[in-house]
Amino acid sequence: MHKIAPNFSKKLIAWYIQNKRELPWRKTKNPYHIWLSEIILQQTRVAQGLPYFLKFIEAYPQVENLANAREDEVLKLWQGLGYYSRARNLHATAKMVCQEMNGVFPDNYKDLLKLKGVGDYTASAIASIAFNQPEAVVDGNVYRVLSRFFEINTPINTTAGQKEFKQLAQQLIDIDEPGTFNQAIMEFGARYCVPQNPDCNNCIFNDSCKAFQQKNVDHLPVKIKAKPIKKRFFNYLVVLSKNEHTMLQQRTGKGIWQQLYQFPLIETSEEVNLRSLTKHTQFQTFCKNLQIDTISLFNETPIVHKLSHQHLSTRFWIVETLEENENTIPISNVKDYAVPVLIADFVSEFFENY
DNA sequence: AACGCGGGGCT
DNA sequence: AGCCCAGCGTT
Repeated sequence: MHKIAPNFSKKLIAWYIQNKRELPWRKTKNPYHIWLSEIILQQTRVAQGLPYFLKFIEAYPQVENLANAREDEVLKLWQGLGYYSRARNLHATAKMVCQEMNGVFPDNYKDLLKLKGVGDYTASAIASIAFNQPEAVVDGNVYRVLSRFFEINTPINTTAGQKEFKQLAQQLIDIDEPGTFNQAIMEFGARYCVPQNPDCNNCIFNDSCKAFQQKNVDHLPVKIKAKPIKKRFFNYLVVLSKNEHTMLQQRTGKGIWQQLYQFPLIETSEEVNLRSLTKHTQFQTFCKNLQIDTISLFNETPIVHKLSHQHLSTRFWIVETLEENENTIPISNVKDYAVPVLIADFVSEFFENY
């Protein structure tokens, strides 16, 4: 299908040896550490994930320590990293490995793929890096490097694209050092063959990169357009009851921030003032058992919290009550709960003295 | 096959 | 404002 440049893999690995970053998970073959790093790095830059990797290794030196932790504690440690299903699957897999596999990780692609939170990419990464298996990884970097070098216009976010690139990567992999090859192609994509304004004139492949020769680098890889971003309107009720207590609720069910905590939320279809807020059924239900003293608006200008797929226009309403209420916690304990960054930012500003 | 899921950095 | 990031699970 594609004509393989004979020296592609060797050149890539040579570049990697010279240019790779020293990262903690590159100094070990411990499958637990490799697995942890790969879960953290899913859709996450090294710079953002690195401190979390260090925190987790310190808190849970062995997979048994992670398996024995409470889920709330794991989520708290994951706070701020996003895609929180990763943390729940991480915890579930640690338990499974300890309870059903005697604490030993699977050592091959097929069995690794059975673990929760481990898909094609991660199974290939662990198999190749920790166990030297010739399983090619295809992540965002690999799509970019290969689509450019071979000038492949197949959209990468289609089944056909995934299949084509996986097959090509599998043909290119250096079977003598598959883990090194996989890390090399990803590192090259992350550090040199970058999405915008790559330095093609000085690239080691500028004599063989088809997209460079055709002046088509800026149009690759091809990706099908994403859906437009949805706008939502959040009104958080920050209860202040006697003795410096407040109220948190855990998010359940589908949607964003599963299992994380937040203040009681009234979602509206548009921005609302106090009058319309108090007319909402949800609001009235919530206030039924509360003796409310005053309600004041913390931020007139909504805080717009941006997620990949939705923008949350948010206002915080301060609700002071006249008594001690049920289901409240000391404000000084709020810091122990896993909360979305949107809530964490508000808490650190509003409750800074607690 | 399409969709939902975070937060941050860079242009 | 838009794009991307060592993707995965669900529908």
